[in-house]
Amino acid sequence: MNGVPVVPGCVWYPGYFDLAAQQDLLAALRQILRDAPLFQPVMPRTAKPFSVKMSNAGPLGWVSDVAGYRYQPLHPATGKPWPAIPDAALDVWTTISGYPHPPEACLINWYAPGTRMGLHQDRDEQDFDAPVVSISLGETGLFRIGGTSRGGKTLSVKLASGDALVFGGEARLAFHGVDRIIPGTSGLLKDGGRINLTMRRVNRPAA
DNA sequence: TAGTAACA
DNA sequence: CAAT
Repeated sequence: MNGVPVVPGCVWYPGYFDLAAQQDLLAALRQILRDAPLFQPVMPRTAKPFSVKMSNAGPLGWVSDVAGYRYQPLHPATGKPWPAIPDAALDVWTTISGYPHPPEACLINWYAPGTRMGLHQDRDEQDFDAPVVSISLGETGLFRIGGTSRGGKTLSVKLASGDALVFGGEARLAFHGVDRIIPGTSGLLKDGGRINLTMRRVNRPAA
């Protein structure tokens, strides 16, 4: 794969999926979202809503509500297990994660036009040896990644539809977020916006 | 601190 | 930053 280094531990794969593959993955996601509808996460304690809406696929899903951040096996509204992670996404994990066990969680983030995601760390997992793998669909997202503490320097990458990105190793706990969705950058989603998939290992593998 | 406001 |  033609990976582009972003910061140590973070590699960007522009154009990982061609248009036909993006459409196929999108079709699979639409089916998933019928079974596991988007929900609106809220911040712990303050109950301030995220602008991004979420769902999940895989054995575990990430949720946030007044009680806190956590992974759980059931959809918070339907009470049903999350649907399976699409094969095309699992293939990305196998290809670029360098990790010999499958992901347990695939968070589906829906960025409507104008929404964003503040800088944060992914630290709700038991296993920080596995990287985080991201897939972008739809309009370009201005992704920003920095170091392991809040004040540091950051770098921005424009993640376009079909791009994949991995961050692990010394970037596994890097602060990252999405500053803006750039309008008019993709026709994949009829009304614009962006879908991001992030796959993670949650628990340490048994053996 | 996965949120916003407000300030240069 | 305020509030858990």
